[in-house]
Amino acid sequence: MPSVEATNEQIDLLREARRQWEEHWGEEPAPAMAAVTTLMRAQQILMGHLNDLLAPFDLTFARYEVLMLLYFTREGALPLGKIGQRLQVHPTSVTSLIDRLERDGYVERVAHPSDRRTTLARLTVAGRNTAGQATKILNEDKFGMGSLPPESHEELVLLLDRIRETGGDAVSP
Amino acid sequence: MPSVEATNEQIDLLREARRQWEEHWGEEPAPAMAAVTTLMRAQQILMGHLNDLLAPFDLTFARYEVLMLLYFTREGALPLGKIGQRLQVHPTSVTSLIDRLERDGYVERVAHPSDRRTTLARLTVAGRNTAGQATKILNEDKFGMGSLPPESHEELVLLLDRIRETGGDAVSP
DNA sequence: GTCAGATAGTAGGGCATCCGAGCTTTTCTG
DNA sequence: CAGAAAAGCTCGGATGCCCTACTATCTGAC
Repeated sequence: MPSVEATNEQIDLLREARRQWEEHWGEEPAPAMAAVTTLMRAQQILMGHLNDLLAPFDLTFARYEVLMLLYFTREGALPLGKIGQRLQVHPTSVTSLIDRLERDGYVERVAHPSDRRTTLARLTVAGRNTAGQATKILNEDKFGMGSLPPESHEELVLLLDRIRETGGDAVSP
Repeated sequence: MPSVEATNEQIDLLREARRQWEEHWGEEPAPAMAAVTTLMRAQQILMGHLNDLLAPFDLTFARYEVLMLLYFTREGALPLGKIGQRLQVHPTSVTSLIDRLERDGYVERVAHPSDRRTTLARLTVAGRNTAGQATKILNEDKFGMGSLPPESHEELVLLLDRIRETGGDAVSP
C-alpha cells in the first residue's frame, strides 16, 4: 500500500484551505479545521511509508500490530476478540486480519482449551521471526518520524492523548 | 462509519506497548513508536467522530473534503485529476468518490469544454447547500478537537507539518 | 435442569484506498 | 504529418475498516 507519489505543488493546499476557512467562517473554527486536516494528511503519509517498509515482509501496519501484540503476549496466543479490544478494531476486522496472517503462515488458529466458542490466534515460529525482523527495520527508520527530534515525539503524544481521551481511550497520567 | 465503542480498559494499551518497546529494544526507538501509534489511534478516533457527524448528510469525511474543494473553487467545478492532486488521493479513489457524490446528487460530471479526455466534477445546488450545512455542524463541533485549546491546535500543526514534509507535501513556512 | 440472554467468531455488504491494466485523447517528436 | 509518448479517466482486484445478521456456545436465573 505505497503512498501517493509526491506532487510537490508550490502552494501548500492545507494552508490554502485554512485561509479560505478564515475568509468564510472567521478565525474561530480555523485552527481546529487546520489541525484535523493536517493530522489526517500526516497519518496518510506515515501509514503509506510504514506499509512500504513492511511490504517486503508481506505485512501491512495493521497486520504488523497484530503480530506485535502476540509477540508481547505470554504463549504468543490470544483470543481473536481480545485482539480486537486491544487494538481497538472491530471483531470482523480481526477475522480478516487473522485470515491473511494465517494465509502467510505467521499465525495459526487454535482451539481454546476450555471455551469452544473462542478461537486463539497463535504466533508461529515464522511469525515471530518476521515480527522481529520487521521491527528492526521500523526501529532503524524511527517509524518514519526521523524528521522530528525525540522531544517532539513526546510533545506529540501529549497533544494526541487529549484527542484519544475524547474517544474513550484510557489515557492514564 | 461510527467509531468503535469505547472499551475503557483500565490500562492504556499504547503506554503499555511503549513500556514493552523500551524493555525489548531500549529507550531510543520508543518515542517514535509511541508517537506513531498514538497518531494512528487519534486519527482513527477523529475520523470516526467526523463520520458520525457527517452521516446525516450522507457524507463521509473523504466526500466532504471533495465537496469543500469544489465549494472554494471558482465555478464550483474541477477536473477529476485535479481533485486527486489537491487532496492527495489516487485517481481511482477520485472516480469512486465522485461516483458516490454524483449518486447522491451533490456533484455532476460535465465534459471539459476543450479537452475531451477530461471530466469535470461540478457542484450542484444541493451539493453547495449540503456543504454549507455540514460545515456549520463541523465548525460548531470544532471538528472534534474541543478537548484541545486553539494554541494546541497550532502546536499540533507545526509538529505534523514536519511529518508532511517528509511525504513530499509542500509546507511553505 | 432448562431456557433466555450474553459472548465469540464469521459471512455478506458498503466505503475508502491503493495498484496495475486498458481505453481515449492530446501532445510531443522526428 | 505520422507515430510515439504522455495524460485523463475507469475497471477489476486487493486490503482495511465498519455494520448488520447469523450460528455456536456458555452463563445465569428460575
